Amino acid sequence: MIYAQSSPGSYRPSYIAPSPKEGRLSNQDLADKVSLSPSPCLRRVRHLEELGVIKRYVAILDPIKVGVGLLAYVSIRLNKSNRGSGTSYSDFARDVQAWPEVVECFAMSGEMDYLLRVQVASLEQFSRFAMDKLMQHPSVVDMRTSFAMQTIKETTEISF
Amino acid sequence: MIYAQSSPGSYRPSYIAPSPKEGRLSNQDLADKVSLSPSPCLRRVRHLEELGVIKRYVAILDPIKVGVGLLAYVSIRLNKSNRGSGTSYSDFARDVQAWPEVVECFAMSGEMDYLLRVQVASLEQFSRFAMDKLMQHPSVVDMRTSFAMQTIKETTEISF
DNA sequence: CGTGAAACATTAGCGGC
DNA sequence: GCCGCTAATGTTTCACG
Repeated sequence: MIYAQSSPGSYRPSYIAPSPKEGRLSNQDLADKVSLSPSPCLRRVRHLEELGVIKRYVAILDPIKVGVGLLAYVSIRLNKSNRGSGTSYSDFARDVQAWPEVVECFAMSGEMDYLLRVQVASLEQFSRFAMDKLMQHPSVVDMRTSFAMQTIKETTEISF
Repeated sequence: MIYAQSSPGSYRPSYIAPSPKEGRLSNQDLADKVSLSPSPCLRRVRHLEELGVIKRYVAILDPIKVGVGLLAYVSIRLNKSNRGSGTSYSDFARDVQAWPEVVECFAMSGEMDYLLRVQVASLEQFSRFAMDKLMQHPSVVDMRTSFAMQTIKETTEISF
């Protein structure tokens, strides 16, 4: 996590440190790290939460241990016939929210329209998802899947 | 976050709830949610941490507010000439760790070898990254980039 | 921003099912 | 084995200087 400075209008970090419990640091420990006493430290954190700089706090689970060891990226092209009405795009966007297999979905530049990150237990479960949900969807006209065979790097840190 | 059941060997959740502060719930509140007293509740959480089911706790920041509002996915193909020695793959994997712009990197099935998730401030910063780091790299022979134009869904939740 | 005090939470040890 | 109690210690969160 990033501990923001007080400099108004800037969220450049004054201190960066990755560690398993960073997101659950006590306000007291955080105050020590940034050399501040607990009360202004808490006020700053609350402020960042209110501004939406901090969106939420989460626990990161091991996908394998939790039973979703297969990661796929799926590129999708949508039906353009009714582009004027905009239905394809919004229909698909709405339906994606309801599919738990899809953890991320972006509208992308390039040949494909959407990129989906799909997290499932097995190839079998992936194929059920692809056949029953994706390919059944009226807006989907093309689909290309790649599977992650190895994780080289995976972080939530932002550090420049 | 997922609160695991006591059933040995299974991490199927007994309770799922997304909310900004889930990852910072006090042990007391968590205990209430799962109808347990604080001490066994804490013991279970510690156990999940030791097993590695919970890998870490993080704060999720707003990429725009924190100055990395441009998201790109880059597919990369590596030099196969020295595949026998395995150098390309491991060299690239090592170097990726040092680039802060790359937040995720997977070895993928399909036409491309690696997929990179790149998070930067601007097109200009992206092009510096691509020119100076990616294309300069001796292992990289081909590269295809797509930019995220809109975020449809983005979650860290696992829920089946 | 920091201090202090009340309310609240964490955590180890122990007895019981 | 796993639960819940208790009690000491530590933390959060105010109002106020």
